[in-house]
Amino acid sequence: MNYWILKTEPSTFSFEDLKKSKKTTWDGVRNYQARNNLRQMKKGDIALIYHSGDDKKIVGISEVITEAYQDPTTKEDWSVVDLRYVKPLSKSIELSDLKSDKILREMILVRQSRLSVSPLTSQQYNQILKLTETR
DNA sequence: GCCAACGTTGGC
DNA sequence: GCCAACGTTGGC
Repeated sequence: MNYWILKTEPSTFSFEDLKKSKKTTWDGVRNYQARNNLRQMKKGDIALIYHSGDDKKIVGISEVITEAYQDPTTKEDWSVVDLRYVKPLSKSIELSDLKSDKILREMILVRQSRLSVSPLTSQQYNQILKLTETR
């Protein structure tokens, strides 16, 4: 089982939108490093959702329900995966909280803020659940 | 609103 | 193959 974090601008697509639709296709990724990460995802992996912009916080949990496949919105060589809504974090955790935590400030999300799809270690994932009192 | 960081493009 | 110019993203 692998853990990932997906960044989204909530005015474009938010975790609440995922809650309403239950499932979504994570399309529009146009960065090679992000694409490579998408392609390493397996069915059953966990993907946390981070809101950039005004929110700047991790808000919820989703599950990867497909392997990567061709992005249907383009003929170029880009990939997508499908996700299903799982649940929100019991309380969200802000970027400033990530930066002040010894374990979480090592997250790629924190170090490389422009990368929209990045891996998370199981230690980082467990720390997030712990700090947000999510179980 | 500004700027740093990063990625892409195109001229040489 | 290098690098300047430019565009985009996202935090502050």
